Amino acid sequence: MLDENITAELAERGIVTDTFRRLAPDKKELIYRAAIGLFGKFGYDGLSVDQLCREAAISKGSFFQYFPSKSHLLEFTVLMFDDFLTKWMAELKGNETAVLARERLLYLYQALLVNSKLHPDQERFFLFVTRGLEHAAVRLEGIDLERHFNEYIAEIIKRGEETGEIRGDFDVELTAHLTSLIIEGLIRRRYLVGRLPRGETGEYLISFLFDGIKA
Amino acid sequence: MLDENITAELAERGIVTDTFRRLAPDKKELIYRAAIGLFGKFGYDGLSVDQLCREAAISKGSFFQYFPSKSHLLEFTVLMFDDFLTKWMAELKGNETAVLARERLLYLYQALLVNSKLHPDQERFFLFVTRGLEHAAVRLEGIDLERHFNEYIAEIIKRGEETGEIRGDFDVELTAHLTSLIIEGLIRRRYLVGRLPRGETGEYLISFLFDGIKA
DNA sequence: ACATATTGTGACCAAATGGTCGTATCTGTC
DNA sequence: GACAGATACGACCATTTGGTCACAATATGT
Repeated sequence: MLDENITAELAERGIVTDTFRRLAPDKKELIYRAAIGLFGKFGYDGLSVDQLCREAAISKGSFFQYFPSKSHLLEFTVLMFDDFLTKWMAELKGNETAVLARERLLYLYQALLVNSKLHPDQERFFLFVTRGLEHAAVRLEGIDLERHFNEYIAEIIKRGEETGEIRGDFDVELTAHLTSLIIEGLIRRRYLVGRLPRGETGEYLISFLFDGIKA
Repeated sequence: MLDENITAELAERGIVTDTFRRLAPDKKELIYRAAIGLFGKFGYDGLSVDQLCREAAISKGSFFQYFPSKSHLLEFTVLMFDDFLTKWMAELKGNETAVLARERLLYLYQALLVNSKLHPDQERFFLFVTRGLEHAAVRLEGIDLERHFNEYIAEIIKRGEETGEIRGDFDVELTAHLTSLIIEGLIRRRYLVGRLPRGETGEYLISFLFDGIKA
């Protein structure tokens, strides 16, 4: 999961130090996992560096030899996760066999929510970055984790329009945005309530999206 | 806006002190407004009591004569806002003239997003409570600001089903939930981007919801 | 085996935090 | 205007915070 090339690039950009880059991969992985779990659970201000160090089994002195500051740890974690999402989406696209827009949406839904590769910690971290971070003391510019889903969905909608499956009088971007909102809402619902609505495979949701609620 | 009866009830429940209850209404209002604005902007952990006191023009000593703790201030603010939403929804229902589900949804959309009574600070506070609070150090049990919208929408959907305007094979609760998600997403979008998509009156959204995206 | 460079460590620091408390000021009553 | 009770105040406190630093441990090269 943890790619050495990325660590090198992040060191280049000053988000992590060179010392961190040289660190053993499993140690880096441990820190990354601890950060994902703890940021998601406690938020940015709610997580102290001491707590992170305890969880990742490193000393505070070491921490600041790896990261210039606490906010750099967050940036590191978000960028790593962003990269993970990029690869995941690419993999999904690669494995896609459906052709029709309706089936493609269903496939995506199932891949994201039914057979999801995401660990609960990752889901919670995703929600934290996309929503909770808005009300935290730190700001991360130019990062949009939702774009992975938005772009995928927008592509499906657009192609569906071209092939005549989907009405052409709709605003593609907004439609994709609204669809993403729904999927994100379902992620939250599963993480909060512990289960998907009606526990099924997505037929219902796609029905809602695709056929509308009109009689 | 600020109702004396509520202050009395909150004092009864120990959320604010008796001293606060006796305070001049405009002073209470000032504290409430400062809290709405600052919690929304900085989150729970990001806002210090000192900062709140500065904004509300009271001393720290006074603050702790009004509220048992910082978390009680949050609870006070949320409950006041909750009450505001209750009254607003009741007012909307009272003024409603539309009968058909489609028109009722459009009316609600316009009331919430086009002619909204909500101050930007209130919108941001709403988003903070419904999303950002999940990742803060403090927890508020049993409070669900979204229920106001959910219940209204659920009622529209349900009645629409009964009159045959809306397909009967849908899960009312989930449909209402998804509809709420979209509306909440639009609130966020307006507050972040500063405008509604396509800047129109909601016809497009209702179209999306009501007619579906199928060709 | 030694010298040197790199990495690990936790006591320590200044600043900020939520919360307290003794005192000053106000308000109403006589 | 004197008294008493309530209210306002900000210096103060213990704790926690992000971050530093001097030193210990370990790796590395020869």
